[in-house]
Amino acid sequence: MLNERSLAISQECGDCPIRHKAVCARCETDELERLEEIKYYRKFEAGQTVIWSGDRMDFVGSVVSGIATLTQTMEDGRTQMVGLLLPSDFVGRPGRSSAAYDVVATTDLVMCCFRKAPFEDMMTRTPHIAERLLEMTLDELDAAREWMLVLGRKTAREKIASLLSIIARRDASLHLRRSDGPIVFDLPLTREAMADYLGLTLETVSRQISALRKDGVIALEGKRHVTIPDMERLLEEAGDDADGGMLA
Amino acid sequence: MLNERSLAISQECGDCPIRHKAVCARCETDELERLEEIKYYRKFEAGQTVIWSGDRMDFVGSVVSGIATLTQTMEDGRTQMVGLLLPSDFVGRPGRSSAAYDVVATTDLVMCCFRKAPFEDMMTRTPHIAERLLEMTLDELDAAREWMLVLGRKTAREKIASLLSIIARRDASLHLRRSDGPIVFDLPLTREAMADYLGLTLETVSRQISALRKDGVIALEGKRHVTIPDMERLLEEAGDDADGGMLA
DNA sequence: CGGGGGGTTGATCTCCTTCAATCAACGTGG
DNA sequence: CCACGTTGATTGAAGGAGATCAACCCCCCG
Repeated sequence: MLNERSLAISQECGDCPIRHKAVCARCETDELERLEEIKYYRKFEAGQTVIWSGDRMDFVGSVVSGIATLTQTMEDGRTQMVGLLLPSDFVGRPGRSSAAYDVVATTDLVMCCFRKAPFEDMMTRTPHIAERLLEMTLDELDAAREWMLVLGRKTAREKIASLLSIIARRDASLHLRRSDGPIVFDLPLTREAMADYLGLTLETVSRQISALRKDGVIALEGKRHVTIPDMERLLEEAGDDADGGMLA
Repeated sequence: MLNERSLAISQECGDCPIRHKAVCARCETDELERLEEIKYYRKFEAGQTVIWSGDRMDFVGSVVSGIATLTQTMEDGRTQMVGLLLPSDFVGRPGRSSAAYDVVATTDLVMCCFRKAPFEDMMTRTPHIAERLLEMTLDELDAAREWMLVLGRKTAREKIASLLSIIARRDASLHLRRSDGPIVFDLPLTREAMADYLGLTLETVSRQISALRKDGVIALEGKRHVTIPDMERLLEEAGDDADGGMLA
């Protein structure tokens, strides 16, 4: 296991980049002060495992920066990614003592953690936290269900296009770009991780990405840097409504 | 659209079969009284659509009896079931005005409904409801993620075995049977509905069920009546941990 | 220079889909 | 009562999308 550097950083909640999107989004300043007392930061390096499925989990927390994956593994080694954790996403389940999934940092990762007991205690006394957590959980449930359609019914090409459009969309919302004009981003996942997300093999992922490139749906510089000249076109390839999908 | 008989039944919450599992599970008697004032029952016949994706949704509610499905459909007609609604399950999302999925009654169905505005209002003033809803939503999220593994990584045979074991397990918990001895139940879904749940074609479902029957993993009387002589065996076929799975 | 991680591409195989015929159960109207 | 259509299900034959096995490339790093 690699070296984990705790407490390498510390931050005022007021300056926090995920202040308005995480579980704490609705908290008033006094509530934030109490959270500030029990929070602590943890850093993980790319590739490091945050927690193993089945392990005792005595904390919950939010992704502050970086990307992590939630995966499930069968005894014979087949793995399926069941969630992609981006900044502001919440890790852990109040009321459960052991982790249900493997959590792995795919990039360098910073998390804002709370020990479980104090957090649960605070949740019962702070409706703003519970409200926000419910909202976030409902969003995740919607995302999981959208992904079930991808996994169950889409072709390999459509799966790739779906993944690219999800990444493109969240990237656009992060950088506040205009919606016309080409979209450019770096893939945060290896081909293998994409395969685990999409229920494919990495070879098929590679082939379909090449095919989309040949067909001009995307352009690549290097392996990871993607340009989407026409988002409409990509959405068509994904089999989605051209107008941008179901979650308005 | 078929005739929907509203108000055909009315019931005291105290006698309600889902009293201890639904959103209202944690409510005190006084809270229950207030819920009782705003609730109303709706009945649907087997095959009837409860709500269409995209439609305005001015109520939320719980399944009291019967079974409904949550499905997503692509423009070309491919459909994926994203949830199976059993008694006590919750339908609708507070804070959202239109339905995200098609909800269809697969058997005769009774729902306990609340108009959305009064319910949301009550939710903010009754932590017991919000707490329970969060817990139920987290459970659904776990179920959705478990299903992502099934859809993404399991073979057709494993998918069928997984579906059968899920139905068997919930049936066992409903009838409070001992866990040894054979398990017997009726399939609540057609072959086509199973296919939509599993991301398969109905022909493949039929073939794999026949194969499991030939191999003695299950026994069939008619098309729907299933006997599981050895649950351990079925779980092995599903590719699950023999000890009964991940959600302890 | 060797080695390893990440990625691409090719050849072959196989599991599942697709298309199609058939069947059993059921209801309906002549 | 029987012919007929319908709905749900089973089974067969053929084809294809993606998996599998394998070779090879590129780039970085020790």
